[in-house]
Amino acid sequence: MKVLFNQLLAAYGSRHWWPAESPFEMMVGAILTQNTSWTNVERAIAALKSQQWLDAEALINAPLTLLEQAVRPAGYFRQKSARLQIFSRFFLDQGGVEGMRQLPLTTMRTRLLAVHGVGPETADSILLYALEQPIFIIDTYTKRLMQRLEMINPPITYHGLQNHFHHALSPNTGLFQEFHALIIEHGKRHCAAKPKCDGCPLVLRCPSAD
DNA sequence: ACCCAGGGTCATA
DNA sequence: TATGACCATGGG
Repeated sequence: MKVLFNQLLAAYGSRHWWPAESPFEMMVGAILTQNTSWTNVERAIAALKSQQWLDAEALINAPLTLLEQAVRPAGYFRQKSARLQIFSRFFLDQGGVEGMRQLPLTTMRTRLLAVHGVGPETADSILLYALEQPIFIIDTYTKRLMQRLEMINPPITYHGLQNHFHHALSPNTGLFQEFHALIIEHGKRHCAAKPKCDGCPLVLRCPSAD
């Protein structure tokens, strides 16, 4: 596992993900990027920013139809607009970033999962990047890479694969942030739904690769 | 004209 | 518990 990280780091360098001006903006991005490419999310973030809506109270008070227009480029705009407002209410109820940082990781994770529209990956993205808690994010790129490397054998659950990382690595927030970002970068280039193994920089090989 | 993108919820059996 | 339908825009 550590070998994989070192190879990715050597290939792509530090990613310094996640780009945002505030933890709340990261949380908004985590919801907007659900099953959606980041370039589309950037347009929506820019639209929200131009309306001064990257703020929990402002998001709650934003007229729904106008909010939907801003979210539109990120896709699923009706769902995501509602989810942003629901999450913003939760965010304020928890006492914002400071309040959310007080509680133990597992407690906060349970509360996040109870929010409508927040599933395991979104919750863990919020915990790892916005709240800087040491929890590993499992996304489709992570599952795909591990399967293609045959480091796991499906079927594997979200928590199963997450435990795999948690047991193999020390709980280091910076490491987890960097590792996940590297998996995404590698995934977009070489480990998409259709494998693009030409020029893959990994010394670790996918057994099924040419 | 397809397939895909850093998911999550809900109905059904 | 385990699939499938649905949500929706933008790029290849």
